[in-house]
Amino acid sequence: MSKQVVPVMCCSPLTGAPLSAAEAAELAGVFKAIADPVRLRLLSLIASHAGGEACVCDLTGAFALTGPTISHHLKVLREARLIDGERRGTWIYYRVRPELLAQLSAVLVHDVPAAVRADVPLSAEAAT
Amino acid sequence: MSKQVVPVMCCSPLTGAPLSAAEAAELAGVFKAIADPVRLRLLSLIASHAGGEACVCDLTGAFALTGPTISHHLKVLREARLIDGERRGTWIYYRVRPELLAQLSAVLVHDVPAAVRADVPLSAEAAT
DNA sequence: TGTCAAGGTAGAAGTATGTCGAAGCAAGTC
DNA sequence: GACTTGCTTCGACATACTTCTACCTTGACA
Repeated sequence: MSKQVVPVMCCSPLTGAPLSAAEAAELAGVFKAIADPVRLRLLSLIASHAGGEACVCDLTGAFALTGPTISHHLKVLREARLIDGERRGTWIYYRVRPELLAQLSAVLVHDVPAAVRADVPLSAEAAT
Repeated sequence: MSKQVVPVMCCSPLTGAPLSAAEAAELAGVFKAIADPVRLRLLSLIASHAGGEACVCDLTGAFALTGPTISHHLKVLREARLIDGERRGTWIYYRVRPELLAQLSAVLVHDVPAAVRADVPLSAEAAT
C-alpha cells in the first residue's frame, strides 16, 4: 500500500451491522491517517487557528520536526481528505474538512444525530 | 512501544483548542488501535453480535487469519480499553465498551450532544 | 531573467506493526 | 491423571511507517 486512496466515506455505525472487509479497509485508512500524534496535533492546530485555516509556516514552528516531515504528514492528511490545501501567493493555507470528521464520528457511535452526520453535504465532494 | 497504555481518555474536541503533545499521544494510541481493518471488523462483529458479545470462536471464523493473529488483535483492542473479555467456562466472551467509542466520537466533532458523550460515566472505569 | 523563500518530492535508514508456527495455560471430559 | 479443545504468549520474519538529508518546484520581486 502506501497509497491511501479514500474515495467516499461509507459505512454504517460500528455498533450496527458487521463491517464488510472493504468498508473496514476504507475506514481503517482514514483512522490510520489520524492515528498519529503529529497529525492529530496538526489537525487541531489547523482547526483551532484563527479563521479555521493555517499556513504551513504556522505549523512547522509548533513541532520539533523538519519541514519535509511536516509536509509528509500534511500529505497523508490531504490524501485522507481530512484537510484541503490552497496556495495564496508565497504561502499555502490548509483548512480541515469537518464533513469527514463528522462521518468518522458517526461511525463510532450509533446515535449521533443526523444534523451532525450531515454537517456538510458529501455530494459537494470534488476532491482530486 | 508495543505497550499501548491508555489511562483515561482526555481531550477536548479536535476543532476546539490545539491538542497538547500528551493529549495527542494518548488519543493517537486509541485511534491506532482501531486503525486496522481486522480490528475494525472485530469491533463491529462483537458489537453487532446477538447480546452485544461474541466468543473468540465466532470471530476467528470470520477471517482468513490464524488464531494467534486474531488473539493479537483482540489484545490490542483490550489494551486500548475498547473491549472487555470474560471467560465463561470453555469460551471467552468479548464485548465492546461503548463509552470510549463515544468519547472518541466526541473528539472528532465539536458539537456532539452531551447525552452521547456521556453514554456511560467514565468514573466507572476500573480497567487494569 | 536571476535570486530568494516557502514547500514539496525522492530515497534511505531505523523502528514499529502484522502475521505466522510452536509452545504453553485453563477448563471440560473420560 | 490423561486427553481434548479453546485461546494466549513467544519468537521470528516481512512489510509498512516515520523521519531525515538532499534536491526540485513555484511564486514574488528587483
